[in-house]
Amino acid sequence: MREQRETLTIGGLARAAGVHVETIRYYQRRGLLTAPERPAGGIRRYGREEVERLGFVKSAQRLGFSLDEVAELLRLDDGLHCDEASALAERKLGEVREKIADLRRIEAVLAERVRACRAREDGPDCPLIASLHDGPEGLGEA
Amino acid sequence: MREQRETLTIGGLARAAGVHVETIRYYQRRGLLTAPERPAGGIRRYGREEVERLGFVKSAQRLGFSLDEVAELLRLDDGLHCDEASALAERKLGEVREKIADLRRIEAVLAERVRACRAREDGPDCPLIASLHDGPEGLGEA
DNA sequence: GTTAAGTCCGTAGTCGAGTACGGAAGCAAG
DNA sequence: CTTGCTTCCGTACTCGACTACGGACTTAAC
Repeated sequence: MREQRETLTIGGLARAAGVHVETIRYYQRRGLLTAPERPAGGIRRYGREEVERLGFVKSAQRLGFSLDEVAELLRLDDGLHCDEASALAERKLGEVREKIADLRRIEAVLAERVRACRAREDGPDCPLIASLHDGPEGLGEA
Repeated sequence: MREQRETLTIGGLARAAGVHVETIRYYQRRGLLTAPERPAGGIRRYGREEVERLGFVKSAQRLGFSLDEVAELLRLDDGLHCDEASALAERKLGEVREKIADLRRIEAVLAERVRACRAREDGPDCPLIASLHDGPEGLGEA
């Protein structure tokens, strides 16, 4: 199954995949990557397969999946579980949209405060600081 | 300077401000809140001032400021530092907008993948999983 | 007076995703 | 054969904002 070209040491694999050696070891401990057999007292060798797997992990991470979720996606990677995989993606999409909504509310309040600070003509109070003293006005969590 | 009505124990202060007792102690350790004198072997009492200060901290936190930044805002709370305070808010606004932009890129990619998964008519590959195998296509960090 | 609840204080643990450290052993070049 | 870079392995530390725990002590209620 494995290719002949298991040429990379862990350092080479790290360079090829653009991660740190310690990250690879960490993924092995987390079960995201299996460590190949170690030839009696020697050094492990890695190949194309591992480089690709690290690429998969990084791609999924960029989309906001946690390492536990990445592990789940890897488990579902057999062509038979598209429904489950895409359900996971839909959940994630929902979370991302919620975060965006939260940040937009924050953005609006912050932008308004900054505008008020710029507009103030040497009044005694700083509008930003004053608004922080005045309680949860503006960011309704409901 | 302090009002007479220092009636609250730390538990009462926690209830009044809507935080946990341990959070108050933590803020005291961090210097966000000063612990009042302890009457020889007795119990500290808190008043309106501390309730308000906790409100300030929570308001600032809701706007995305870290506790270090909240400490800075509290330091600037003397009416004389509106420029510095609003500069901090402007930096934060920039960060918030960057996060929104990142999340929107993620949202777009995720939405497209989910759509592809829904549209697939029992093809062999799951479009989501396949896209994760195919590298950083879509989310250009440049 | 006893019991329950609350306070004080210091230290340690949580979560996520790594990063760092230290010693032993392997491996290539000079 | 030594020097110097890796690898291997386990453990511990990082960051931010708490949360939990344990023991001594105080205060409130009955």
